[in-house]
Amino acid sequence: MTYDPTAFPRVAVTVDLVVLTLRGGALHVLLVERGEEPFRGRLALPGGFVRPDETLDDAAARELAEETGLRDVPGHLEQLRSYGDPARDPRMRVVSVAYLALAPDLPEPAAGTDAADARWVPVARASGTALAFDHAAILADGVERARAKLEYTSLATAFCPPEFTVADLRGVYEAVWGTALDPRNFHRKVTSTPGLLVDTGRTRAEGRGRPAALYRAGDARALQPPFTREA
Amino acid sequence: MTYDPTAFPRVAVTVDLVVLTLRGGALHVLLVERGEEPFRGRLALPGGFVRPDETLDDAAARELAEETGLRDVPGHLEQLRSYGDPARDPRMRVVSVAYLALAPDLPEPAAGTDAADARWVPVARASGTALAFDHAAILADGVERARAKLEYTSLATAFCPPEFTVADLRGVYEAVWGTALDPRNFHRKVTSTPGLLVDTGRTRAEGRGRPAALYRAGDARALQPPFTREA
DNA sequence: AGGTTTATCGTCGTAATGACGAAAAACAAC
DNA sequence: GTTGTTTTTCGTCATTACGACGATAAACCT
Repeated sequence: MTYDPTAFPRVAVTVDLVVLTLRGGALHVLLVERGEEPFRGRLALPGGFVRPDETLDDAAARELAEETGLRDVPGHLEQLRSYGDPARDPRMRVVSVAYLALAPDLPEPAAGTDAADARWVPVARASGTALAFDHAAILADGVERARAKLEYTSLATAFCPPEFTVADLRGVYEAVWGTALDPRNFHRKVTSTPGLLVDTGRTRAEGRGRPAALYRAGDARALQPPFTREA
Repeated sequence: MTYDPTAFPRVAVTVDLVVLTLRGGALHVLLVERGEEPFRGRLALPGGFVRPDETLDDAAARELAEETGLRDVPGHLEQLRSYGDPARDPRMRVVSVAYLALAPDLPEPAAGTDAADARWVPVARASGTALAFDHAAILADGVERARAKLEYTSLATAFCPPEFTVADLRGVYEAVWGTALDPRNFHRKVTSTPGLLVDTGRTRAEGRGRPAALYRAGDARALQPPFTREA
């Protein structure tokens, strides 16, 4: 424990982002195509170096804004975990602090911006693809974190626009978990959880069927008791 | 995303350990007294620099062995989260990857070893003390992680010796959560969870009262359904 | 007007829980 | 030894939450 930090070998620290969203009922992740070696042409998680005077959270938020091309990205951002295998980057020792972001359906990153090389890829396809570095493992950890957190938190609302229906929320669970849920039991569960949903009083007609009530996300952050994803 | 890692400002990466154990029915944390500036004389979490050729997990395991003075530390070790505020270490930019360790009652670190300055401190007392750096926040996060994980995993067995009684296990929950649990309902819950406990067939007399059956930890890692800590 | 689709409300049996009674198996005291 | 005390372990009971469905409501389509 007797050490001088300035005398020790230093490493580069990056943030990598697992940005998840729902597009057309399927879970998607934001990936970029690498333009240089190593892993040129391979898909990778967006990310970048932590600047000298910013916190890890700030670095993650900055990268998220840069890669999506949006100034303020709605949804949720939290630290996932860190990855520091000495061989994970062939150039040098790089420790990456991964973040998990959940966002409502965002527009395709516009060409001509910093995010021009970023695109949404279905998680089902990305998981079968060889990603750069150890990003496949990071992606898997991020998806698993999202799945687990839906069980006991109100995080599913982070995938939804400001106003949404119970069916929208159910679609989040079905897409992230990959299972079908009973609409009646789901409706009972979410509407009976105090503080989870706030009724706006208005309804939305989706085309066919009875119009659904529109809700806003409430204050509740924890689901008590939790959902269970194995029936 | 266009970057050369060797051109970017580098930072030092450390691992810090939140080592929790039960001593005399109370939750304790392993702390060291700092011998140099900054924070000389202040209590701190044990930790140290990540060496060039070891993984983060390896660094944490190495530090754990060094600070406890034990070659193979029983229990559980997992990554907690990373802390990287630019001002958290006044000397330079240091990103710390914190780990959480749960161990059965370990001996007091022996004098004359590398771990001579380490000691067990009750968490209740340590939480009220000013620790070095941002270690108070890391400790709080570690304790909260332990509390949460007792709810839905079999992690409580990591605090127990290889063979233990139901009362021992209940003592873990009561110490970590700080609440009293009904012995009868607790007994029903843990013995009815498949794979959690393996009956050794033997019993242990603790002095007074009926001898308790001795169990070993089973294969089950998840508690389904989970415990709830608010009655 | 009738059929289809989706949202919402109810019902029913089962599993899990909290509160608590009671028996079992040891030791301490007299 | 007998009685009390302590701790473990087994049971009971009411309440709650949940899964599987049936039924109704409110829109659109033809």
